[in-house]
Amino acid sequence: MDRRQKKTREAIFAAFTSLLAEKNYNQISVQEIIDAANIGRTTFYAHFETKDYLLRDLCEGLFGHIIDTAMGLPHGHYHYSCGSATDSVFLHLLRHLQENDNHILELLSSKNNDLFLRYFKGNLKKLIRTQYAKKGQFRNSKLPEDYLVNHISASFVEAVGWWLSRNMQESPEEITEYFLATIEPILPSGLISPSED
Amino acid sequence: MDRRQKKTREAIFAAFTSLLAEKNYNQISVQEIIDAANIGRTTFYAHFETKDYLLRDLCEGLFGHIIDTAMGLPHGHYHYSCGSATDSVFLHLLRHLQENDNHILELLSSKNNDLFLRYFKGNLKKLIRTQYAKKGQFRNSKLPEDYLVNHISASFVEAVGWWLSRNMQESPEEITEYFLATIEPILPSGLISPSED
DNA sequence: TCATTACCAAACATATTGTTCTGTTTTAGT
DNA sequence: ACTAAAACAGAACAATATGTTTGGTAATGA
Repeated sequence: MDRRQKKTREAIFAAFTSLLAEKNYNQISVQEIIDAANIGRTTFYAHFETKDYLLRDLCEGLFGHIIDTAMGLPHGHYHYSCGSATDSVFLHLLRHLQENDNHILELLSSKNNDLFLRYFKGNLKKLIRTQYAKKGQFRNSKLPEDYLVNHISASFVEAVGWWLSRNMQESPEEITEYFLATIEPILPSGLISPSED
Repeated sequence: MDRRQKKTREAIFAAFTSLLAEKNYNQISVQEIIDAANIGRTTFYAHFETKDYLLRDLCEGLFGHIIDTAMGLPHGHYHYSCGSATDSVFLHLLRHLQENDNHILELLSSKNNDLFLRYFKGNLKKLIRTQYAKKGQFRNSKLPEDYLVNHISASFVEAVGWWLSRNMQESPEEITEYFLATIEPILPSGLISPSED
């Protein structure tokens, strides 16, 4: 890809991100983004059709990357371990968040972070589905699989949101334990979930 | 209160609600609301300082009413019953939603209903807190009370969202069972919770 | 009845939006 | 290094949205 494209694209993302840190999404105008990114008016609209698409692309890139990284992990290593959460893929996700690559924490800690947590949840569903559904962990449940996937995804996102609202006082390990404590009991075969090695 | 005030106020709410049924909140302009409500420009701004306040007031009224109604129910009757969900306050809430007073379903089924589910969750927390926390049901839990309240509230809202996304095929009883199946196991004293009569 | 209050219409300056134009700079390929 | 293609900037544009002011009308409640 053209260097210029990447450069302005990242300039827009950076400007957008920094603006989101100080004001609501609704209250940010395209003009402000243009000014903050220091680009031409035409250039912005050449990259993003609308402000909503900008948001979508930003979130897709950020969360997509995190989730894909987690999904690419060796399945034997990061599994749904019983009791102790030391090997959970969720712990990995929290640590990844804590490292704050791509300034993702600025977004998740912004005024109306529900916007981003929603995208987070969307991407997370893919992970949950492949992580558990394919292993047949949902098979014994009385609950519909889709309901469970949604519930687990939402619960994790809520855990992250709760963590952020308290300025991440707790350690990733603690949050993982809290989260697992809420979903482990509802997975019939959840308490065992052996790794296949 | 002046009849005229109430009249225009409801006209604005009605216009806003019907607009939300067809397009996103962000894409609705104040001008459209004014036109749809058939009121003067000055009148709108006399009632609501901004579009966000309009949304807030609308949600506050709707969800506040529903939650307050549920909280005003006789505590002995609607309690956290074990297993069967026939007396659960949550079942009452779902039935209330199904009746579709105040066109609340139009809002919850609109394009970006996350907006409303968020308000719903906010009001729901009050209910959860008084319903369980005051009975000491959280006392034995390893989880922080605030975490639990948030988790339960979010889980119920997610259950409602899931229900709506499937066009409410299931009965309120089924949804209540699904929901209770996810949160009952994590409440230490949850399985008993006797009514105090 | 009468003072109050809500309403409306019009106009206003200002800001935002999305597009179109022209011209410049940078890039990638040869 | 040369060139064609591209991405960029800047300005201008109409259309629309915002929030406020003014002056006048009509409904309300006491």
